[in-house]
Amino acid sequence: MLSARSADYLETIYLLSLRNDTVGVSQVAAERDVTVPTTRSAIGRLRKDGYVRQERYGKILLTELGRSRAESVYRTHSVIFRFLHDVLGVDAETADTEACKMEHGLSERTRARLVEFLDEQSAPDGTSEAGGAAPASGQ
Amino acid sequence: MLSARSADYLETIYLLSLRNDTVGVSQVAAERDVTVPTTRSAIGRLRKDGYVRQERYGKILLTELGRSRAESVYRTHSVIFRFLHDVLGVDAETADTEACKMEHGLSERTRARLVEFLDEQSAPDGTSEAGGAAPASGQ
DNA sequence: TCACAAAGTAAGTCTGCTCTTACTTTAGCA
DNA sequence: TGCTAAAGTAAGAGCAGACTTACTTTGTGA
Repeated sequence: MLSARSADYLETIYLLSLRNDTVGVSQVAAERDVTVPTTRSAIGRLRKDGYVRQERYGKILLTELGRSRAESVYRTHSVIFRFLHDVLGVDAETADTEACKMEHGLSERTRARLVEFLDEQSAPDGTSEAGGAAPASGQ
Repeated sequence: MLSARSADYLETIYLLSLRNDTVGVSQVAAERDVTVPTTRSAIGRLRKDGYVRQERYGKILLTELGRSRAESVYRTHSVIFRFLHDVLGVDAETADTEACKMEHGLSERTRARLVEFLDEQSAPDGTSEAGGAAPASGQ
């Protein structure tokens, strides 16, 4: 199983891969504000579990499993962010930080309920939209 | 600083202390579904940081610091539970489990916002206050 | 083309949190 | 009063996730 920390690294790699063509160890380290060796061991665990691939001295690539897992984590992150920011009025930076800490505690089922709730809030008259990932903010 | 895990143990000790006059290591272990030695080392960390006191072969006692910290954690837990269960309609068991995982990610400030939100939800017409029916949250 | 900076790797340490196995103390009851 | 079961303690191991320090590889530009 993927630990919360490992999922954080995976999410970071995913977001970096959306705005860069390649992702390196030191990029991930910089983004997460940890050292390169720490990141390296995290990537080692992700590789062992089949979420990423990386050749010696090469770039980091998400596997299909890694990508879908990362998308799921990020989707949950986005939904919690929406709730904290749009509904509770928490400032964007705080909402992002707290969404990051909470995103691993929410099941897919509860996330779906939260999406429904948010859609009702923004369209109380019955018209709803499908909720999806909208990558934009860092984490 | 108190890790999320340590806070979980503290919360368990707090809740046990509400329904029993004394709290022992094995009670905590049973409640958290871990072994006694694991619990013992967790209590060792809490003791080192001044959250609990325990004499050799004695019962576990919360310090003032420990009690107030535990109350804060539990308050957050309860608020998240209320949202998941009462607003989203998540079943009680799932809501409790997920509140447990998310409770460490929410700041006191955001928790206060969530309390306000829930109070508005239960009294949407604005007539809530004055009568004094509002559950006065500590902070 | 080759020197050097940037990126990546290796080795070793520390803490937190989990376990098992084995020992000691406490407390209840026969 | 003494035995025994329950509770607590000790020692030792393993993994995750963080660090530092030191080494190797890659790639770029003078």
